Amino acid sequence: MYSVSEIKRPANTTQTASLWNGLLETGQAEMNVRAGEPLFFEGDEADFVYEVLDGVFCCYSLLPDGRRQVTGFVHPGDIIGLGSQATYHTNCDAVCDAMVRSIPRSRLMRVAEERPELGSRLLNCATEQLAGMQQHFVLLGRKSAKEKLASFLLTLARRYAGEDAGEVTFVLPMTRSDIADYLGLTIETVSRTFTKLKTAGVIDLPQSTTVHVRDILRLEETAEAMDCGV
Amino acid sequence: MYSVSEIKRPANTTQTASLWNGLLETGQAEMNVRAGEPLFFEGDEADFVYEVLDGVFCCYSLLPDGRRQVTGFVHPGDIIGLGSQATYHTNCDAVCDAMVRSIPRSRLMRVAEERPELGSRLLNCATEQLAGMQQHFVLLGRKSAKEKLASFLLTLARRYAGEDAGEVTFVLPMTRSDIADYLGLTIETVSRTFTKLKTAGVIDLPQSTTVHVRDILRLEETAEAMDCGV
DNA sequence: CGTGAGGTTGATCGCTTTCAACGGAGGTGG
DNA sequence: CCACCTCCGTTGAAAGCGATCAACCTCACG
Repeated sequence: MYSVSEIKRPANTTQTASLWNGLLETGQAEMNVRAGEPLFFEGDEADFVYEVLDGVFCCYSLLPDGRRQVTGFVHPGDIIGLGSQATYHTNCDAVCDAMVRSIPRSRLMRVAEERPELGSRLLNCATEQLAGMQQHFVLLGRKSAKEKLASFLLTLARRYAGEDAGEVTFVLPMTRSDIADYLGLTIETVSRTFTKLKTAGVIDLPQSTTVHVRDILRLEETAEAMDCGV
Repeated sequence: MYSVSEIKRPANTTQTASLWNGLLETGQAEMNVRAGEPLFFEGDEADFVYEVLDGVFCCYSLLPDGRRQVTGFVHPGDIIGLGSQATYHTNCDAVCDAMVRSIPRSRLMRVAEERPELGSRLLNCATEQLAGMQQHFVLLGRKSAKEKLASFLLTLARRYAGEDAGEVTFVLPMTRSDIADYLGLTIETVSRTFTKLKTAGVIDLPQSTTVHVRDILRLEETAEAMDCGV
């Protein structure tokens, strides 16, 4: 029904230029992280900045009673751990087998002092993250469960398949629990909402981890004005 | 009961060093903004970066049906509009009479190219904002109404009075509506929750805009582990 | 074939929202 | 000076959405 070759996977994403491409010749190291394993913990010394080469990571905070909020998923080409603080301010796990390129923060900052171009790229990267987080505030604070999940799937669909495809099929690398904690819901509500979107004919779920968007326009309508400023 | 001189107001906050202190001799301009008036709108050309000198601003996004999410309050000493995008990604209003110092973005970026020190301060400013937003994700996604309001009041209490005061009194510059849209609640729930905190003896409300924290430890307990990483 | 983790579905509960009425503060004009 | 109006905040009653508790299913793995 859906040939494997059509199914988009985050791991397939081939990124173009690295953030520090051409500016750092040495000091980088590549590193594999297995599914479910941590890259770092909240409060750890923030000695490294990472660029995701393959796989997906999940950044989250915990409350003492165990409640968890996923603050973001980090995909190939994205940067993790950018920050001037001495320690990381979230935990970070790989949600599937992954690979990162690491660079010592001290070296990155030293080079940024010499090469203003790098500094400006870093600032750009940080403010892009800020802009993305604004939208997530709206989602968490003001959207219904259905709108939340539709918004989330829409973001993934666009990332994996570009804006304009009418139909897309992709694999969810993260679990229902990760999605729930990202959207501020429970796993039961996420599951029920998946079923509702399926029943409504907006998506198909050939497997629980495979999403087929049947009608991206209806998904956009359901997500309620993701990008509409006014 | 509470002498006026003890009541902290955000306007009183005297900030020390400006972000670009000593690095920009010209190009700055000061500007007054009246309560309720906009500083800029989402989508506007982001020609200026502002430093708040006095008063409080409120940044927010709107959904097309009118739902609003306040993404942050901006206090004296804070920076608004930092970003490399061509346009602002939120609306921004003054919640009370305010004053800002503006600087053309182009000039700021040009100087940053020459003075890496400024670039690093800008990056620092951006990543501090990122870190603060992480905590707000936890609040929006995982906290109850009581925990949300307690967390919010605690943040204000600390800002206005330092960490360790047992009792603090301060004026809320923003309306219940602003608070509700910041915490992802309705004004009714915010109002009811204020009453609950008052009934529980955690705070007093001599006036609706004046908060007296009677027991900051109990406020911290109610806020549930604001800063507890694990 | 047993086991355990992840996912789905059902029934019920409860917190927050919604709808509605009321009260107080500030501003305006007769 | 006071009646009137509007905005903001509070409170009550009822409804609804998502959470909670619980059972069951599916699939990978040993």
